Amino acid sequence: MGGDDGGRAGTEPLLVAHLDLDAFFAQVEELAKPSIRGRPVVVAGRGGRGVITTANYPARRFGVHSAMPSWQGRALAPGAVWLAPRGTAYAQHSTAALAPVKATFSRVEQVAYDEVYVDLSSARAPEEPADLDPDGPGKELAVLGVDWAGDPYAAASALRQAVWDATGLTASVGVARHKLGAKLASESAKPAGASVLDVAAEELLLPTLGADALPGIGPVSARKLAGAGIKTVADIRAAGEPTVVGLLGQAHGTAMWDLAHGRDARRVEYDRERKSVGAERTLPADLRDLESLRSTHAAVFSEAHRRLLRSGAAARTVTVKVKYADFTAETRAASLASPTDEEAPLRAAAEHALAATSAPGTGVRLVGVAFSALDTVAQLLLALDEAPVAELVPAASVLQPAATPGFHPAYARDASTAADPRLDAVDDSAPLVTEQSAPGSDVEHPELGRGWLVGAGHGVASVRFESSTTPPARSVTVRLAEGRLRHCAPEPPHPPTVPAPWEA
DNA sequence: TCTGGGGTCCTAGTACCA
DNA sequence: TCTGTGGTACTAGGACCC
Repeated sequence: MGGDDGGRAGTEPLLVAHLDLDAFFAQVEELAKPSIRGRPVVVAGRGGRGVITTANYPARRFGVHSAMPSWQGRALAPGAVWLAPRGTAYAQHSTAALAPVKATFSRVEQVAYDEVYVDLSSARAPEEPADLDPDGPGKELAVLGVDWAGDPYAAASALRQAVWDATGLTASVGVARHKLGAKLASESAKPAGASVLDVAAEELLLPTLGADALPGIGPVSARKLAGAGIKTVADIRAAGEPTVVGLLGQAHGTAMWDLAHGRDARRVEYDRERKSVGAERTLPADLRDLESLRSTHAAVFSEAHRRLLRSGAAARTVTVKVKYADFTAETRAASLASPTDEEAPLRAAAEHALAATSAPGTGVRLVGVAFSALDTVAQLLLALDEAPVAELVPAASVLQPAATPGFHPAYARDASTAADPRLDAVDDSAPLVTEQSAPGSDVEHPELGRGWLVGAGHGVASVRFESSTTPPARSVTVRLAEGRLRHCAPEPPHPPTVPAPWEA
């Protein structure tokens, strides 16, 4: 395999790149907060039932990793900096980091806020720039100034450099003949590396990997395979296709058999449409009475419906999910005769579906509402003759842009969906900081300037007044009763002032 | 102290219809 | 009228991904 030092041979065209922003949320936090740079940083949901979203590399050395329950992570790394997620900041940095990539290539599949696949055969001509925000950071990078066509390593390096130049974020980029290879290459390059995996290197690497390195082998499939003594990709090959299919089922088994042999027919899907939208909430304590259940359900429905309107879609099916104290889950769906984005019929369907569950039963820990069988409002309007738009749909559903295909929904919170200023401090009314405000929040003081909240309690807030371009600051104590410390919008991304790690 | 949230895809069972 | 069959739509559950 080729690392930073080369590896460019191969017999098949190496035309798929995988770009992954390293420990993305934590990196954004370290950019914005000079005093925490280099320290173990963990971004995690709040409350006793939260899990870790991202841990930076120093934190990972303590054994902390994403998806781990927060309480467990705190036990492993008590000295780490613990921050609540700032969805708006991540959305802005993702957009800025990927703008030059999308400006340079027309076929870019966004898998998550921090991850894209790029079809390198889709480079735009210089006279055919992407339709970008004219003030966007990618404008001057409409075509990366690199002759990459015969050199996949040059392409990987140029993508990595473009992300850095736009935001100061490091990404790892891998190039191979298909998605599986590209992903393996970028993983091997982490952090901040560029790598090419040609066919020969791929054939050497694949058999040595654990079976769960294949996309599609999660904990359950891995257990099934391990039960038959299959632990590595080499074991899968040795077991034979009938055995793998017998363990994993026809479709899944065949797909994993092919991947284990380096056959990956998945395309870079740059034009996927969203198929569902919803919201769910894990409760701080289990609900046992019907009244609380109904009010929680109503609130979750409202959040899901807001997202439906923002997506510009109409839905025909409403699914209610209830997870019980013992972690079993029930889903119930109700469908309407035709898609709509109107609240009343959708809410009635959701209430009907809720009533069909066994909740509250022994106690409910999670309530979710999702809309599916989506249709865009624009298509809906065409079907509804020539009735005036204003009579049919709320203004918001017309004015909001459609959701980005492939955008990772977990991170898709922005100012307009931030019901809780403790999570996203971008509200126009600039709410005051309280003892409930989340650590890591962006705050502003009329004399002391912009900073971030270290913590709040006992009537005071501890704040570091620093930003991405200032030196590290000591924490300052501010009395909350003064009413002068307010939440504010996150600092927008901007080009770095220091050279990239690979340039130093 | 107890395991998130927002999605996609697949499978199996069932209902309905021609 | 009853039964069987195949296709389609819908529902519920589960695995997986980031």
